[in-house]
Amino acid sequence: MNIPERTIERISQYRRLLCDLKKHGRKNVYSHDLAERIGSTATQVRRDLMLLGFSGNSKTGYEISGLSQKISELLDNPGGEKVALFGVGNLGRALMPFFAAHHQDLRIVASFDIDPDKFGRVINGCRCYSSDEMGVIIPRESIKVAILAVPAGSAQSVTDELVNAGIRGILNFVPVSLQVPAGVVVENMDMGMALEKVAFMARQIEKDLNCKKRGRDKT
Amino acid sequence: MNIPERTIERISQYRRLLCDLKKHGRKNVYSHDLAERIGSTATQVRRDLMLLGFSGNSKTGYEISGLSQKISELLDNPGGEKVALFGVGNLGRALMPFFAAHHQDLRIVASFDIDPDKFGRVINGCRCYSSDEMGVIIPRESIKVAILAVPAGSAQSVTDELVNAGIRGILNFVPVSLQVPAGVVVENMDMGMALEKVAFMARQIEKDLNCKKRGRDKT
DNA sequence: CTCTTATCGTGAAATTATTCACAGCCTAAA
DNA sequence: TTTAGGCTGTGAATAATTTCACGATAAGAG
Repeated sequence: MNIPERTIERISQYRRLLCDLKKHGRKNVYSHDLAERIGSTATQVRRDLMLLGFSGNSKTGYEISGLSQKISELLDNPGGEKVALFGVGNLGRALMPFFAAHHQDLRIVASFDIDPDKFGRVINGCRCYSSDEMGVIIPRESIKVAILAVPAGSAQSVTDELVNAGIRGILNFVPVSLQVPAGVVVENMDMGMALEKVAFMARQIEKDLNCKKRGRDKT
Repeated sequence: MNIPERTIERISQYRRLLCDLKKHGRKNVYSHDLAERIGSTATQVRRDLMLLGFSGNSKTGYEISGLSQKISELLDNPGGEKVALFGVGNLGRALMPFFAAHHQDLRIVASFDIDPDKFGRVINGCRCYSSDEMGVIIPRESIKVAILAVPAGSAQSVTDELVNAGIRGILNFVPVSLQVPAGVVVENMDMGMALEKVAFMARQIEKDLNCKKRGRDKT
């Protein structure tokens, strides 16, 4: 049972949506309803849920709480997942309350920085350690997942230490392509790339519309 | 000449890499070199550059400054692209210096919030306005691209106003699926999804390795 | 009871993205 | 001059992903 990466992404989105719906008192949901809300198609939703191994029925669609639970069984670590944050700068400090608010399953339990002023301080409910201590603390707490938000210049060297310390998954906010050995996963949150892309695509669409319009005018 | 979205993303990454290489005094680069650095394949790089319409040669590979320029011609708006930031909270304030440092072509020229304490203040070199003013300022400055970093509850309503005001591309940091009319592009920076995914994949890989190991042991 | 309607589940087709395979080119060495 | 080696450009093959198309199911209307 191997679920493609794209499907994993959508499943995470489905769960968020399902939580919202649950809060609004909804008990059931149709594939086309989910699809519309995440900008996909009903077929796609049904196929994803098929891969997940969850069945609905033709009259009421999918049962929300059962589906949420099934998704949690797939995505969540039993007992929660500890996360370490590297780089307690502007971005790092902004991320802490964000994840605290939206994800109780993913807990940032330690942060690391090279600024001695921060050592020992508790920032956003999370103790900040010296980067030198990661080799001790990460194995001790058996932390497997890290968020990287350090300056570009030190991203690779921190990554190397981090992998040594036992980290297996990195959410990378630094606009640098990290080199990691096999067995370690990197997910890039490339904000610069995303902004360039969205600007490009907005221009592109505008251009296409103009072309079509002009095309119509001529005809 | 229609370039697929995936290729656009990689092209943006190539450019960043090329700038680094240029700073290090490199003049030329081979496809396999670029590929290694972004974790792709030489063939993929060559095909991307082919779509871009840039040629190298068999002895020296690709000429870095020429290629950078070609990429800029594709991705950049002549005269730069003005960007507006919505939501000057922790995240919003962290994003301003980030983009200022990494992207001179994409300039955040205005920010908006609903907190009256912030109106009129200049934060990170950027004036903060009341959200009520977006209908005036966005058309006046002909801003087409927006970064959305508001609380989840107001994301959709701000989006609606924003589209009304003439925004055509939105980089969305809010964990909510935005509904927009045709002709408007949304790019989701779904940090929660990304963290869930990286945690899942890290566990997955570990599991796979164990399976393989056990498989070997038995054989 | 039968018909209509709305939905799910899924094999198969279509589409999109990536990789293979190799011709062609250039340079340096023999 | 010839040969070998390393690289680019790209048609064709392959793989991944999405969409189509349709049978199955259930429930309400007539």
